[in-house]
Amino acid sequence: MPKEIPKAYEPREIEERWAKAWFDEKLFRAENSGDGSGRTFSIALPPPNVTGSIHIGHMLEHTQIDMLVRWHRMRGERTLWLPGMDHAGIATQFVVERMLDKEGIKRQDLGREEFERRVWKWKAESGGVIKEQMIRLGASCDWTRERFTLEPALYRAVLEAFLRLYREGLIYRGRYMVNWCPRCLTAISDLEVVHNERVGSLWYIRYPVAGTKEQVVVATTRPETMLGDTAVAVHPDDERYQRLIGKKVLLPLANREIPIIADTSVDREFGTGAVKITPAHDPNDFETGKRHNLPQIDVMTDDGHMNEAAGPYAWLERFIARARIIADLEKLDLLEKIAEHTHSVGTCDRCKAIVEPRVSTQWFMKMKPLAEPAAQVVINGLIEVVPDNQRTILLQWFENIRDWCISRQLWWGHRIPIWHCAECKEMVPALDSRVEIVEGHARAASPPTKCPKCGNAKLTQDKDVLDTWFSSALWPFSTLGWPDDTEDLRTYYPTSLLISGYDILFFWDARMIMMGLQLMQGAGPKERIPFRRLYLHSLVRTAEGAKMSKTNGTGVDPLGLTEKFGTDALRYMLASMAAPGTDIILSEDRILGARAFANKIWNAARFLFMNLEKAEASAGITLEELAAPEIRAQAPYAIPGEDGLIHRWIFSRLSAVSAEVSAALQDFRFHEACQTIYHFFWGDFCDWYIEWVKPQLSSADREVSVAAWRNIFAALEAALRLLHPVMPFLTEELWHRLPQPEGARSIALAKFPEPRANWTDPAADKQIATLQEIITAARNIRAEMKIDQKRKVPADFSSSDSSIRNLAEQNVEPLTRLASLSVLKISSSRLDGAGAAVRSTSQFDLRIAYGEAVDKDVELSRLRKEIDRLAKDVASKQARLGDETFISKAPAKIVDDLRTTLASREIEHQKLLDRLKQIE
RNA sequence: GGGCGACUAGCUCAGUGGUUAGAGCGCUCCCCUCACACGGGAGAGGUCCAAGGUUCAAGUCCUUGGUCGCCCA
Repeated sequence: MPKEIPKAYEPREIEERWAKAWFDEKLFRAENSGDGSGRTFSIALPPPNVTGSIHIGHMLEHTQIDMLVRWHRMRGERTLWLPGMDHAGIATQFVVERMLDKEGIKRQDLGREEFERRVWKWKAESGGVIKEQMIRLGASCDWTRERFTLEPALYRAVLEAFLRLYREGLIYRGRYMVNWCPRCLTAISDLEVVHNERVGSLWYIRYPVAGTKEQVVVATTRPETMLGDTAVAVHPDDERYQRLIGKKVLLPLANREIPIIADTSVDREFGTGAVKITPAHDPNDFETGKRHNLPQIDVMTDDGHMNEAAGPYAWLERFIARARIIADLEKLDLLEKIAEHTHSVGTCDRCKAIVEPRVSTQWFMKMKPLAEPAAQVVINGLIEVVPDNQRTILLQWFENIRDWCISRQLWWGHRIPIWHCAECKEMVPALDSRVEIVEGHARAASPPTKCPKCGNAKLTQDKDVLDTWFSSALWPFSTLGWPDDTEDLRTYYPTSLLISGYDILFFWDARMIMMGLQLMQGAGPKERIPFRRLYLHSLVRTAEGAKMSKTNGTGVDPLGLTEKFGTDALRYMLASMAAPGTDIILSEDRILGARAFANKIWNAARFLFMNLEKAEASAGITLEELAAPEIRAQAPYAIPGEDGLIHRWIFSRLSAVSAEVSAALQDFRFHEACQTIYHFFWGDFCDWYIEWVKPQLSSADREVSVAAWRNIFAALEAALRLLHPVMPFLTEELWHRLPQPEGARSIALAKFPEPRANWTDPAADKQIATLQEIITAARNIRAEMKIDQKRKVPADFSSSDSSIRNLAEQNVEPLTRLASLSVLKISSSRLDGAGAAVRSTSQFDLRIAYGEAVDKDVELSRLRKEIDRLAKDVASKQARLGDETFISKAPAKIVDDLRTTLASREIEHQKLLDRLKQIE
């Protein structure tokens, strides 16, 4: 490190430089095994859509994925993270239409082809942004394998999937109830409808019974649909209405006669118990209509206006028509009452327009036959779902699944490969799934030439496109080359893991499982599943706890935060909050803490490099000699003339921490991995280890300093590797400032630290813990007695245990230095506490007496509090040990441990009581 | 209506039936000690939502209730 190392870590330049280098060098390109040998780890990026830019939720997701990907890669596995984007049909079309709006252009003015050209143009700009951002944020994907759902190869996969499912009868076309968005002018699936509770009205309308003076009152939340009513239904057992069943009512305003029918699906408690039946505009009524052969009268247009079937209300916007109808009914005295009514209103997930349930001719996919095997692989554990409660939710969805409306009346997407015969209306599929490139974009290359039924050659392709999630569902294998039997597919499929937000569990994860099982080749479900593990991560919420959304302007731009705090800090913050199953509330304080951590790492390294310069100048010690890879490999080094306790300890810690971090990552406990690393680096490495060995580093004895330096560099380098998955930039930068093997390109390709038997040293762990207690006790006295920081004071140390006395004896130098003592006198005799401050543990007593009296009141209150606490503790432990059921039933280890603890508590308690007597 | 989750320190959250329930931030006191004030040192702060139950042992398991949130219908 050069002399002008900044005092505070300045991440920007370093991050930009490494992000570019990693990308340019194709550092994360995954090679094929060819023969399938070696361990592989593969993961498909949940494709961000091309409409926008990366938001903080993506960053959380990518941080977690990247941590695991880097960790697996560092463990020597053949690792692939395959990135890409989906075309986000409805969202992208929505965005481009909005842009056209500003120019006063409608897509219909441009025509389908020109509109598509505009969208491609927009995609080129926007898609590029996301890629740049991902690179900048350090995502270690294999960009050489980047995919896009509308590119020719993936188009072909979509055609192949569609044609197969169509031939197998799993895809069908028909006129059914769908959710219609009158703003987007397309059908949407059940999942794309967002239900919200709203306070609305329930209108009670009188329907005169034909040929009588009677009236039937029906209640409705959507009065405008009454123009499409084709019946009134009551429950067959409802005594109020039994005599009316079979009669007719005169539908007001429309002046049509419609029957009163009996149907058991009617809820007698709702409204008056008589309900209007509108088969073309309500899912339940649609079913009722089928049962009773009722006509379906569609009274609306695509864009939410009334149509000619609405008679005098034709061409009015639906809510204006509603108001008009209410007013007219009132005039006719047919409005009985209006009640306040809370009900669920469906809105379009994308544009928020109120969705209109409506009969429409669409394409559907049968779900039951696909859901059953999908549920099976989750039940039998072939796919492991984490957290476990999401598994239940997923299974329930499979259980209650309904057919999926897969057609969209959009211009942006995969056009359905079916042709309609102008003559006989026969549907003719494309001959095969080949695609051809026209004007740079893919389309089906094998249209049928004539109708197989009537021989007519006038065939036109279906105008609809497929739901984007149809192609997304193929993502884990379409991106690897399916339907061809590719080397990529053989090497990386099934993928190892899928990480996604729980908000797209049904949209994407569930459908991938179904499509993988249905379409992939392979002996059994084990070979066909798209991923072996599924981890659902939490969502990032605003400081107020609300779900972030771009439309509400509550989305947070991670690039902005990155500029401010550094990518590594942001990554660390997100990962440290990412406990499975808990949403993350964004807080600037947490990011500040993470930035401080990055700064701490930077400064620890800075300290070492700066001091090394001094050592180079005075003793001619070189970095190469201290930190070359082959030198590091042999750590820890013994320190001449002492036992090297602190060095043995830091490597023992390293070993333990390596195991803990790996175990945490294996189970998606990102927060624990972070906390473990944080505590190790800041606490163990900086606060204790560096402070402890400072004198050795500048020792006049060259052998001592060289050994100490070698250890500290070896420990630092291992710590960097440990930190790398979560803080890739900072660790890469520092790692390259240490000597590395010839041709070593990146810490990302170095080995992740593993626990080592020859590093594990329980004795050192225990001894350092004791020494830390001594130092802390001394510091505590100093603080309590308000001893000036710079003043060194004498202390007496006493222990009845000779091994403890020896330990203190051998470590007098660090003890006195770290506790600012002038001298430490060690003995086995009891210490007289009069006029001094004393701290005791069961193992030792420490006394500081330097002439000034302790504040008696402060000391007394501290003692009494402590004694009180210990007395309670001792009493409860004695009680438990006196309980024979406990002794006989509890495991021996628990009992033994309790005895040991009680013994030392009793000693502490007694010592404090003695001390209290002395003072009083 | 069905399901899921949360409730633990001032705040945001960890916590695998078993010593004295932890972290970060905030707070109090002392220190600009030659890596770091994005720092060092020492502290204070919790009847773990409530009530029952299971158990030798419950923040942790079970039941009921409360408050809040989410998903599905």
